[in-house]
Amino acid sequence: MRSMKQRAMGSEDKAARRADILAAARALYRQNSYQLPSVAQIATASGLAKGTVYLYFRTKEEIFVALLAEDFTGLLNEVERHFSTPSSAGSLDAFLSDYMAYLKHHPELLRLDAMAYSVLEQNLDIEQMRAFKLGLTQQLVATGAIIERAFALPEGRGTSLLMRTYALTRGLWQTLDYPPCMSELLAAPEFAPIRPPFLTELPQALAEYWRGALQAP
Amino acid sequence: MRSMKQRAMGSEDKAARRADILAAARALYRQNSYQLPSVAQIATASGLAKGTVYLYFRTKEEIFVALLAEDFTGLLNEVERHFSTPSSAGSLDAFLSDYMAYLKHHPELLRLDAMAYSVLEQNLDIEQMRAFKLGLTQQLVATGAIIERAFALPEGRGTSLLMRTYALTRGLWQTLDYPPCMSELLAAPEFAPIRPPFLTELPQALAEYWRGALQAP
Amino acid sequence: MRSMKQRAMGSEDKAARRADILAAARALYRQNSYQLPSVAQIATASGLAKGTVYLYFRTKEEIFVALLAEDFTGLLNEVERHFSTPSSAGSLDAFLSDYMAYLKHHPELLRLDAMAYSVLEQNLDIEQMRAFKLGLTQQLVATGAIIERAFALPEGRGTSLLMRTYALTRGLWQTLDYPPCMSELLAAPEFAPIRPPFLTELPQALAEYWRGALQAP
Amino acid sequence: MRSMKQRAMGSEDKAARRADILAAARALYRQNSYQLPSVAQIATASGLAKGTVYLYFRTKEEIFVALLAEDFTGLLNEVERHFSTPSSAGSLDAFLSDYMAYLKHHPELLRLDAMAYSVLEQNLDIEQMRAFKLGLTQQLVATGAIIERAFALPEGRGTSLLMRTYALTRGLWQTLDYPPCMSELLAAPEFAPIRPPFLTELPQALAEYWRGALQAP
DNA sequence: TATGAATGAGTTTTCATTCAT
DNA sequence: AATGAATGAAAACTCATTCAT
Repeated sequence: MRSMKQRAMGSEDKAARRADILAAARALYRQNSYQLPSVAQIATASGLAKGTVYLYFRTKEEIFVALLAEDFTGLLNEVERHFSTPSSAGSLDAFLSDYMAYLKHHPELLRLDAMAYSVLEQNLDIEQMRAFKLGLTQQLVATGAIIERAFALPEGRGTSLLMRTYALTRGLWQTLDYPPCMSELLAAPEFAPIRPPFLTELPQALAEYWRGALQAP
Repeated sequence: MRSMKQRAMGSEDKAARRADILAAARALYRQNSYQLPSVAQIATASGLAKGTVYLYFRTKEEIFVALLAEDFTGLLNEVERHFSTPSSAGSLDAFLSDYMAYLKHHPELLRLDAMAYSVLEQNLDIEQMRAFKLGLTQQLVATGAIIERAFALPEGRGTSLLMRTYALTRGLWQTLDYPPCMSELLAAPEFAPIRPPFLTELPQALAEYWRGALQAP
Repeated sequence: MRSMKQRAMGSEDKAARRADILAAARALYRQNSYQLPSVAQIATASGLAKGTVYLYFRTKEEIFVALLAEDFTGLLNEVERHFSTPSSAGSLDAFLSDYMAYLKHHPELLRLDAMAYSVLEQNLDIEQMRAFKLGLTQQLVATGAIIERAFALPEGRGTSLLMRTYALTRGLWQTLDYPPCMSELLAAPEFAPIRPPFLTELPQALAEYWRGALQAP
Repeated sequence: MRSMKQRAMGSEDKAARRADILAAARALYRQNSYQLPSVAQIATASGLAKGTVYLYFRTKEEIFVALLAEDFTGLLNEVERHFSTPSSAGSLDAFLSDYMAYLKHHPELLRLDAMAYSVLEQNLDIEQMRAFKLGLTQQLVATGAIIERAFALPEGRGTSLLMRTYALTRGLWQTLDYPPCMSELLAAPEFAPIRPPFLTELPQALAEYWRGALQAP
């Protein structure tokens, strides 16, 4: 019997352990974003046994959905923070700059997100799914409301802008991100049109979208 | 040794057989878009033996990438056809209408596309990948050129518009499409903000994007 | 989920379970020595699930190499025991008698050995291979040293004699062993020259070899 | 329809085509002696279609057994030639030298032979097997007779010497031959005892054997 | 005779999850 | 709570062989 990790009795301990698992999963996923790490790997990296992981998450997918939720929350917080600061609120450029910075510092967000639709959501319990979607929706609405205030938009419009902004983000990412093994291949000149760097392309596309969206119809 | 299907000797016969396999794969995928059907299923549905499928496609993934390519080609052809008709060329609404119609009639395109990034491309031979991407790029550029002509845009701008249009399409789809089992769940009023139907939402979003994009910067 | 076999928690239990698997594999192989049994068969015969077998052996080949190692070790122990007994040490006939007895009671040794070169070693991890070869070499050298003492031979000569003895053994086996289905066929008189029974032929051949080897060059 | 190779109508043509197939198989096997080439490879290398190969050989194994038979015949011819030359007949060293030279120039003989027991003979039709064994036996007896004359041995003794000689050869080969990937591994000093080069080791072992065998019992 | 399209058997291994300890 | 041993489903792909043309 190997050293059993100290039991987490209090709810704080338990939250900490849960956070350990998430952190381990995140680190592992960052190393190789093209496949979800196995539960065994996550357990080892957390210094826990496989079974213990299942005391904190009902399924493997739940772990990664939690990660995704963290990142979404972070992104929406960023947006909220931006538009709550009166000075910067009105400037789209400043917003895009903040937005891009967040994405750049959370490289796994968009990869995980791409897996969410086709991998994560498949193996997710309906109740887990509901909880995830509900949290997301609520924050989306809240952040949307702040945008509405900043741009004097009708109710619901802010949420809609947010969703479309994120849709463009995720869509462009999936178009422009390639696994390392493709890099050299796509360096050939005939691929130039599908090669603009995501970090340059996205702000331009978003700027265009917002310009159109903020005009009177 | 069951009844052997008539041999495809000529190159036309072979093309037909290849098409049969693709059709079977498409039908199967349409039935359950949340997982790629197995090769055994595809073979059975085509009335062929498993091994025969591998005479026409080197890997299972190649089948689905071929399907995706078909649909992309169809979509771009649609766009091309639209903008090549002088009468309708200038109308964005008419374009969006055609575009949406195509998507509506090819429900598996966007699902497959969502799997492409996270599933298909992982298991795809680099050479198969290259062929797929190259074909796509070329058609993208060609169709882009037609858009450039229709709107009197500078070179490269048409391709860029197309890519961004498709990015928004794919991104919104992934945001708004739910598996059937989620439907009742999301019927609850608290989910209203993330529930607008894709077919309504997308044209609005695209109209906004194009309005912004076609303005002088 | 069928009845789960009692868990092997202690290291003794685990060793016992490992031994169970080996025993099952050996029994199965004895039944049909012309093909390695499948892991599924081994698992069933051990009363375990397939996955459990892989907790004890990393690959199927590792199982059979372990079997081979057991038998080699047994054979070399036999030799060692023989030559460590002062009374019998000098008698070649007595040695051959012991040696033959061991082979007779381990009928799968030479069959497995014949597969080792062409089947097992191909699919074996290089590290597993190294471990196997190293153990073998060490025992070979140790046993060789005992032979050197018994016959007053220079260093290294004992190991060499052993290897050549075994080479002749394996070579003759492969020449003289036939699958049962060949028996009647080879009963025809024209096959008499290649039909001497292995158990008669080998001691004669070994006696000749050792006679020549133990003479001054 | 690609250029169909000229039909082989006469029996000479057919023999030539058969020889082509064998040559192709041999060349392919020499390239990678650790696995039998596929029939498709052999067909391509012979400039024939897969089906055509089956007009000349009933099974894939038959091809390689034919190759083995060729090499055995060659080896026995070599022995025969040696002992039929009065001048060199009595010298064991000269014989060993010729014998080793043949092996050195037919590197696939011993590899194929090692596969014969565990791979080839399994999938061989009993009749094919009989033919192979019969031819071998007859030549073995014939060559044995020549040895008997050269050394004034009783009938049957020559064949026995030959079989034992070959047994030692094959056994040592399997002990001392390693796939290239093992080379560096076995370069470590602890493996020295199992590393003597086959071409040095075999003549010594054979010399010892023959010395013992030719003495009065 | 020659072709090559069609067949289909056959098996290892991974890994999420459970549950006895 | 923690552990880690046990479970078993799931599926792609190869390739020897056949036989219609």
